[in-house]
Amino acid sequence: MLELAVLGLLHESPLHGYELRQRLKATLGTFRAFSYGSLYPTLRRMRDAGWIAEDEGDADVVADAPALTGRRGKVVYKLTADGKEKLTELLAEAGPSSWEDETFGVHFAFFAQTDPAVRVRILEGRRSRLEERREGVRASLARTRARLDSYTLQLQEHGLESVEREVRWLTELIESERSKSSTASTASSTSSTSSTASTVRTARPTP
Amino acid sequence: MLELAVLGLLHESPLHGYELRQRLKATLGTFRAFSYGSLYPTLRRMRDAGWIAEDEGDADVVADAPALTGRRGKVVYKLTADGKEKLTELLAEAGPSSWEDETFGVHFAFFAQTDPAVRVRILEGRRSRLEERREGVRASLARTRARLDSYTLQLQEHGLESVEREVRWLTELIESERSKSSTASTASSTSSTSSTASTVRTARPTP
DNA sequence: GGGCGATGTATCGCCGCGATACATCGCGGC
DNA sequence: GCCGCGATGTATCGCGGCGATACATCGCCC
Repeated sequence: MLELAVLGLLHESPLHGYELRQRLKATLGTFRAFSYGSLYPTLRRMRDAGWIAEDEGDADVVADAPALTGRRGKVVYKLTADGKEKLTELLAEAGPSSWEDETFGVHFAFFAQTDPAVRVRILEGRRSRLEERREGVRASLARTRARLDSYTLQLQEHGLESVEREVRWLTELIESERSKSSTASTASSTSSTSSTASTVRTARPTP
Repeated sequence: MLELAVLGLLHESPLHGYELRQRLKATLGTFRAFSYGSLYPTLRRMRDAGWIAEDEGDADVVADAPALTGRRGKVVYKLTADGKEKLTELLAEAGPSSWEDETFGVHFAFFAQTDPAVRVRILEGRRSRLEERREGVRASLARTRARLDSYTLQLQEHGLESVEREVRWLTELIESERSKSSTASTASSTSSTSSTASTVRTARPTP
């Protein structure tokens, strides 16, 4: 979700649209692009929702050329109190949405601001989702292998290896997380965190 | 594009929506899902365009329960002559669209029906696109490495490795393609891995 | 004989994308 | 001395895919 990314970025410093997009590319890397066609409408939506506010910092520029038709000045956005709240809420979401393909990368990019227990749960959720997919592909492949032409087969196997690689990566990350929080290691099988005020809806939302 | 996938699948045998989706999953594997929310509207669109036709094969079922409100029978689709034409057209497309993330996998899945020369061009185009991306990420990473927290860094590096792995895979495929068509092939062996800039741009369809 | 999961068709609203348009600014070339 | 061009900057539009949802039938097992 773009909203989380914008919130996370603005939490560090106020930014305008263009800069926001550069940061987005730099932060998310290969995973998502987020074109302007998504950014600006989202910014508008978030402003209307009250999560961010426009910071008119360049009054001089406006005064500089007031008569120009539709002069569009640089618009700087910053987090509001509501936005900060929304950020913590989104950051704490460890549900199915946070371990989907499109969303996981964004969540992970802001792990530095995320509660350690939530981090582990997101990582584990993501991993088990990928493991499901892996098993599905393996089963399907075992069933239909003989009927597939060599290209389709190669595609499948390459995909399967990608998923396996991803699972390995996740496993490393989880172990690294665990060893970092080596203090008594509370059994995280049940919902335990309940970190901040906003209930956080930790456990599964009953799928 | 879903259209290509549907065309390619129907070229083998007539199918109805549900079955089509199963095949889609089996053929594309990890790469794309294509939900019903895409499938059915696309089927409609393609039928209206005249590429596919509905084949009412189950008249007995209709007779079986004709009075039921809005009885929805199984609708079998098959390729029309126009559809076959469109398929060959799409299969031959080796332009930028065919080496984009979302499209490449679909094209590749139907390589068995694709002209060998087109296969190589798609593979090379895909590779140079990924090489561009790789260089972009490397540059950005070199520039900002110090400012990134460990999670963002890990995300970037993992993404970078994924791209590198993908490039390696493509290179193997290209070599395999070349060796398959070992009949005095034109020596276009240059501009492979090192490629400072893409320069491929071969036979742009002038968009 | 009844429930449940697979089969089957269809729609809706949301979200992101690529293309496109338009405007300003700073820099280097000639 | 000025011109062009690429970077900076904001914004919109239509399209295509997704997840959720609804509704209906079929086959099988308990």
